[in-house]
Amino acid sequence: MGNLSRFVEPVILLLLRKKGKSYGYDLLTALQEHALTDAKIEGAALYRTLRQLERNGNVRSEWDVKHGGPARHMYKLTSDGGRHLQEWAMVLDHVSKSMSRFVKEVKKLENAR
Amino acid sequence: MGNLSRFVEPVILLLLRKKGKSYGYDLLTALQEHALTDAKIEGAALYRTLRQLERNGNVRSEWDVKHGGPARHMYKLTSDGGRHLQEWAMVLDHVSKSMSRFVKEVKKLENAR
DNA sequence: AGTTTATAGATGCTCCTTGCATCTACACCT
DNA sequence: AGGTGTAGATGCAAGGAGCATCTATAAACT
Repeated sequence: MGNLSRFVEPVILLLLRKKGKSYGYDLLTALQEHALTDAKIEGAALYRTLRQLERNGNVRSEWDVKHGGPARHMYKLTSDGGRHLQEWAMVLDHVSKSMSRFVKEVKKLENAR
Repeated sequence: MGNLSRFVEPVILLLLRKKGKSYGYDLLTALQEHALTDAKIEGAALYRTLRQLERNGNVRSEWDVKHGGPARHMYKLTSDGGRHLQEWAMVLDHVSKSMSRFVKEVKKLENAR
């Protein structure tokens, strides 16, 4: 099967909206469940996406050291990020419907075969 | 907005199933309408995808010179290609539903805001 | 006859993304 | 002291995508 886009970015935005704030290692496990495809999410992809989202002003981060273990890079949505999530929802709504039509058409052709 | 995958491959497979056979230049216009996203499809991407599909045994081609103008590379689905289309339909059905859930959740969070 | 336009397929080059491996570092347990 | 789990990050090679460009045929126009 071909390489589907994993849509990591919008799922991160959604998880941050739901959780309020979170960090990479925590998001990594949550991503696997909320992912739009069943492909595994690379750690590298996640950390890069987070930093890219921060460069673009969609999230803001600070270090959290108040706990055992290595420091956590805590991220939360900015207002720009919230708007970005809304845009993603519109795009994915459109794509979802297109895919649904695609599937219906394949089934129709299959039945008429 | 980020670069969405264009899902060129499954749409080509579907168009070939519907049309029986076709060629690149013809598919290029049909693709823009049947595309799963609103991003424009590159000619280069199309021709490369067609040749890749042939390398993988999903389509077969022959030259068609019985008409005015330059020769056309006529493609049609193989039985492997038909199965590949069914697989794509299953994958896209799953992705479509995941996206739909995503959109619902964003709307729910938006309303609760 | 020569030029332009539309059709048709293909590829070179460069940039960007991705996948995989690897690295550093902290804390806890044995 | 060494192993394990947590946490973040990057180097490098391979692959994908975008843009421009190239060849070629035929019809239409001048």
